[in-house]
Amino acid sequence: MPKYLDPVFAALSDPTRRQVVERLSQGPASVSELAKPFAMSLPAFVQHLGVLEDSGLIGSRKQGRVRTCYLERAALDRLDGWVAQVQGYWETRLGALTDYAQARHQQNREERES
Amino acid sequence: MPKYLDPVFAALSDPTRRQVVERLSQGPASVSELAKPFAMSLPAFVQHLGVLEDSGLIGSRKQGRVRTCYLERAALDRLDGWVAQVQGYWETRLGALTDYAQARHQQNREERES
DNA sequence: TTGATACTTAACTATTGACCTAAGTATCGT
DNA sequence: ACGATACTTAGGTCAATAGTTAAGTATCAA
Repeated sequence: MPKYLDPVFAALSDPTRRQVVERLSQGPASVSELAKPFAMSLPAFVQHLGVLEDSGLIGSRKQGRVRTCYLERAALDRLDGWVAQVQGYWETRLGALTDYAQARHQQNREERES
Repeated sequence: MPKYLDPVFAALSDPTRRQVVERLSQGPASVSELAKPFAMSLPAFVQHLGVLEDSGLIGSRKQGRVRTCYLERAALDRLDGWVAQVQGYWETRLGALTDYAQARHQQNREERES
């Protein structure tokens, strides 16, 4: 049971933070740019960014007085991996894949024999 | 921004609850069966089940004195939908698909012309 | 160099979440 | 009918989260 998923799920349990992730999936943005849609105080908002960054879902770099945030795809991939696992994703997809591979194998043999 | 995801992510931010979901992905189980791997008190554990059920991730039915819990796949699918969206899933997968289709198309033309 | 911009830090409050123990209810097996 | 089983309800503790205001620092633009 991979424990690193704790902060990822916790981070995404908040609508503000999910909206930030959705926004960042379109490309990087500055802190104030990200904060604009929200009514809360800036410190409160920055705390949300902190939660997201601690979880590994986003990263950030500061140039001059501007901090630019970006999505960290790797974290999202790990999340997707867990969901796929409990969905029985690999069972069905790999099942389909091996079915396909076996059909190909069979087909090749028939072609050789004909 | 679908708000029903709040309780889903919140529910999965706890390792106990994720383990329960993992267990239930193998098939239904009773409360005490689910509780067995955990050190905590039964009331505490049942609270976790309550969180999962409120989130829609699991369902349960009581027959006699036994409550049986099962995974609610629909909730998991909605979760996966959100993740896929911010991953740019459709962009990349559909992109790959059209690439493939175009390659096929090209290949077919070459075969006809040879 | 001065004022505005873009955060950052600090300190505090209110709510929620995760656990506990203790006691209660409903069902099943004998 | 009676004891054991499988939860359920009630009530309380403690730490963590989400928000606030106020004040500070660092950069850019004129």
